[in-house]
Amino acid sequence: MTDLITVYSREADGEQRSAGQLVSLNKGFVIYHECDPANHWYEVVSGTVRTCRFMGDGHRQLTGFFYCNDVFGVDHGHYRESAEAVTGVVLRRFAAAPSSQAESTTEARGRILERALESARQCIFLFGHRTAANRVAAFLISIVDRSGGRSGVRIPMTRSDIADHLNLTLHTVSRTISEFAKRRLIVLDGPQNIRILDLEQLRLLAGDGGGDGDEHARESA
Amino acid sequence: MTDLITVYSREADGEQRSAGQLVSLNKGFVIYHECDPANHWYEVVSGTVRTCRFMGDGHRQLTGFFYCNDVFGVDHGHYRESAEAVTGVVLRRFAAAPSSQAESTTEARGRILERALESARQCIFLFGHRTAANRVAAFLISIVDRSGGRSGVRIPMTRSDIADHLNLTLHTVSRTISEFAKRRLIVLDGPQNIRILDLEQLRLLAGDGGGDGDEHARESA
DNA sequence: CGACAGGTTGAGTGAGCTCAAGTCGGGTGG
DNA sequence: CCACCCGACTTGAGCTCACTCAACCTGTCG
Repeated sequence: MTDLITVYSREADGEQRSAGQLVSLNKGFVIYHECDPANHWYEVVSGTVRTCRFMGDGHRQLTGFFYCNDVFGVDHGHYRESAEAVTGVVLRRFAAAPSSQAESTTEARGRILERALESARQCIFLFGHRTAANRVAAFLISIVDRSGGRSGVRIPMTRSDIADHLNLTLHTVSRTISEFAKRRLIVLDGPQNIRILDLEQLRLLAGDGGGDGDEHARESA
Repeated sequence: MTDLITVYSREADGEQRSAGQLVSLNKGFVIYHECDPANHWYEVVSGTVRTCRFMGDGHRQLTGFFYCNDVFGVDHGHYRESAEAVTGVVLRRFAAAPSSQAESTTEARGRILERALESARQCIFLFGHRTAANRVAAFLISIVDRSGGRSGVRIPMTRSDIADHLNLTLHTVSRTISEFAKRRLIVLDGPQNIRILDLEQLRLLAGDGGGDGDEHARESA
């Protein structure tokens, strides 16, 4: 219903193809389905995208969230997961496997694949955490890090999306975030807006030793 | 102690570099550590390798198992995880980022990265499963599939390794496997040797609808 | 204003973790 | 050869954390 595509074609003859095609999509739009032929890969210009697959028992697994400058849809042959717009998004679309102009693109493809691999690793990393608090903390930190480290952060996806990404229920996610707020690690300004109060403690919970500071992570229940 | 390296150098002048260097390592040998400069990537000739990282609270996350023909260590700059020999292994070692002979390797690198990405996706896929039974079943199937589909399969890694890969405890892994044996889905011939009796049921538990046959996966508790 | 999607919170249950024995097999030394 | 050890595995008992079920709240949209 609300799905709508607006294409700003920049492919007017002289225009360089490598710039990609700008595509604007409404919230909820399905960019591609699992098993579709992987004819394009995408770079996020603005907004948030989620990639997901459906398990045999019907439950959804979100394999990644993609923000500005992230790439997704880098698959060979056919897509291994579907992709949907979490918010309204603007994407840059590129043709995959450009067998015709294989020149400059071949080495560029390496960098694209590396970025995709990095995204996959980020997802794996989240799953390494044991408890709900650990996972949610790690997730929040991953968002903060991508937001340039500002303490006030917008969470574009729903609790349900987060839950399906961390392999928890939306109840547990909600409870855990509320718990963080109760402990004054964060402040909620509506469900989607979070202000980080104690990043240090949050990093301890996540237990990644991410970059700066103390490595003497010792949990105090 | 038992760590020992035997190198069969095939780099005698005329030999093509692309063949790599054969390396033989004993069980338990640490191939590289997290944060080491990523100077080589590897292909498994025989045996099994695990890649792992250590979380802030000290617990271990195994990010992948690698068997014959699998590649690992495909990182940019520095390794994101360490790699260890699960069994005695023979590896083919390749120099990373061959800035000198960038010609044939550039497009080959794309294929290598794709394989690495596939491995990462396999790991993510395992984590998508909710219960211990689901995860262990999916794990067993992944081994069976790589073993050419023979019903008798050797499990080279310990219960502890499996647990750290599936984010479970070794107790739960052991209990779940015993449960499978009790239900006659599998037969154990020692802890490391498993014979699959009911692959169909196992696939239902894993809930992936993997490849052949019925897609009407509907769980019956 | 009602409908609805998203979110929060409570109560009870159960799967998986913790703690604790106990078993099995392969090595090593007397 | 047997005693012993040690690492890997198994199994039981109890507890806890996260899931299930359920109710309610809040904001948005028609």
